[in-house]
Amino acid sequence: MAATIKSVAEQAGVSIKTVSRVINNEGTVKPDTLKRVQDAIAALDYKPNKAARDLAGRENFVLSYVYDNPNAYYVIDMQQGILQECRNNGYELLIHPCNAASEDILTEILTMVESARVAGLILSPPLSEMPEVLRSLNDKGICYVRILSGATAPDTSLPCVLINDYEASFAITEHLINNGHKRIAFIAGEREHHSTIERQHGYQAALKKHGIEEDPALLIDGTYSFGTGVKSAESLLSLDVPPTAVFACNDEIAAGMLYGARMQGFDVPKDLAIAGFENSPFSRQTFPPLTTASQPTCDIARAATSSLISCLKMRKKTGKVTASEPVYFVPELLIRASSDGNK
Amino acid sequence: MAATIKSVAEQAGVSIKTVSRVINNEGTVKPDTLKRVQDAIAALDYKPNKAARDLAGRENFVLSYVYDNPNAYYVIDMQQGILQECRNNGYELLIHPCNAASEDILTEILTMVESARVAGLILSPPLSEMPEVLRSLNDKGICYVRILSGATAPDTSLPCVLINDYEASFAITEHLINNGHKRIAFIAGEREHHSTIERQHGYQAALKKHGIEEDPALLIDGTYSFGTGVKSAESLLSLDVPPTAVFACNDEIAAGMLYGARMQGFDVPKDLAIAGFENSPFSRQTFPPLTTASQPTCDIARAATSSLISCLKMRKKTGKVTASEPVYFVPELLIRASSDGNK
DNA sequence: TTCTAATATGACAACGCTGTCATTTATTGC
DNA sequence: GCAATAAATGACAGCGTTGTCATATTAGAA
Repeated sequence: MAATIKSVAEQAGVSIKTVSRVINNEGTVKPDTLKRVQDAIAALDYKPNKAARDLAGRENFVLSYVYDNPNAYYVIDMQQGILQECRNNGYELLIHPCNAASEDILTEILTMVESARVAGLILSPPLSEMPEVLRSLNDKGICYVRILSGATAPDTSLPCVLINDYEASFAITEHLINNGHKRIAFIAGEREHHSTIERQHGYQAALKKHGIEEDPALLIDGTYSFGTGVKSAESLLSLDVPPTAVFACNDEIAAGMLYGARMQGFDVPKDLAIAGFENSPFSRQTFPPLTTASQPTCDIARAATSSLISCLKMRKKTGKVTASEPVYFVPELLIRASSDGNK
Repeated sequence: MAATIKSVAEQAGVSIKTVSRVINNEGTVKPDTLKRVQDAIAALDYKPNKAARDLAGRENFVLSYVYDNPNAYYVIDMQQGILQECRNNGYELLIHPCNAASEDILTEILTMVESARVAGLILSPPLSEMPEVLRSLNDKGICYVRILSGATAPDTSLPCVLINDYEASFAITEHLINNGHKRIAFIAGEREHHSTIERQHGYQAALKKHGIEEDPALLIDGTYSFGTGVKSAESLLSLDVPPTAVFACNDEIAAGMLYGARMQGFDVPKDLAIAGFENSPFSRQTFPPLTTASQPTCDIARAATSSLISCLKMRKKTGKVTASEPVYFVPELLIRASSDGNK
């Protein structure tokens, strides 16, 4: 028979309410009593019953990770990071993959939040960048943390994790320039992802800094997919003056580019240097391995979850959602053989 | 204000217990009453409160997917399939990645099940093949469904989904033989995974059928990893009489093999044919794309979840865990350019 | 010391459902 | 048509917490 709050109360010689205060860290318990209760909890190996807490309290100890991301590695890393923080704080995780382009995405999310009485949401792009989603969550008073591409937070009223794609892209582009490249193509992902814009700006800024003029022919629109890479290879490599280097918005595109280049008999990196973004596991496994920028996805997820939980605690205590410091990450340049024959 | 069982009862002019009977499908409600209640539920858009059900009932409407699998694509597909069934049946999903080799994996799982009062577990290899895990779940009376490699169920007392790796491997090997290969290497994954054994048996049976003698030098032990593929390429291709074809236990190994072969200047498929297993997304994205066997992971997950849920319902009704029919899947051969120059 | 204000603790009713058991209503057999 | 039985429904107590409000204790000021 599992221990309940009642048995702990008896063991410690206090009322159940005091035990409740201890487990909820309300801080209004005398050190002496606190210790007795903590000892009792330890002695009985007591774990609060989540269903009862959820029922009695206003909201459940459940967070939800809502995402629309085809990148399995990214999602798995996110989940892992979120789970670590959840376990540390007695929360459960509800995963909710969805289709951001769907018409009733809003209803879907709200229904999920209400029916599971989710305490807070973790949003990664592109959902974290959809104004109508954010607005309607605000209206309903639902707490969330967003993971965003950018250097500064759009607002600080809610927790937020920022990935500085601009700087990392600048570094990648500069690396290519330093290796002697002047004709560097850029293959963009979906423009709905803010990261695409940021990465492109970083690319353009690096060109500018080194006095290289942009050639519109070297700027390709696409999606974050292998297919885009393959297609771009066809168009770019058949130009009169093809690029000598390509910076793809992510590793999938870069892998496709590599595939396409190989199909057309180009040698990478001798005839063409390629760089990707994200440090997906397969970026190490292509031939040659891809130069890329590493995002510590798991750490990002933990940081996001942790600030969401702090925010929830604050709100419970003060009744208000207080501004919290955004967390910043800058992806790190990883030079591999696809852009550097010596590697 | 969300509707509760009470408001539904009022609206329908019955007691809350009768509403409870309806939502739980207890089947002892007159058709006429049933309809009134259903109408009331629809009219009020009533959704049962999970926390309350969980607290009042014996176990929670929560399933847990416990896994130790480094393959992100596999995990994501599994999650998706499980989630679909969960949503259809009012269950939630708790994901629980873990380390099967860890010493206290058993305690970890049992703690999780108890603290979240999980109703049932979904187990994929290698956890589904660990006798001590299964035994201790049986002892505790915890319901689970296992996804297994094999042609027949080890027992039918609990739900089970079977993947016929043997037959699929037989087909792959036969395909290589039909393409004129006689020296076909086999690279094994971890022997803890039953799938490894099954795949090897399929390989051996095909050789035997076609009167090809096995060469122990062509049988390599390894892990389900890219690294194993790379290493195997080194050892296999430096043999006095190297193989002309390789059947790798999964796509990761096959991709590594491909990488290694390329490093040593071998052309695939001209000098060496390669086949993998699993139809991972990247098996289409290597150059050349990999011949493989496709497992409908998402469907497998749905079938598993669905039979677990039936089993749980049965148990609730009859108090007994009744035998349920195993579900069978045979992975399908996908011929691509890595084993066939014409593709 | 005495009174007031702050701090610490407790009693008890919710929360929304399910299980148990009593009660009402329908069905069967004679 | 009547008891005996089966089927349908209801009343009510829990499930293990938290929130509210009352009470007891302590500290600080006069």
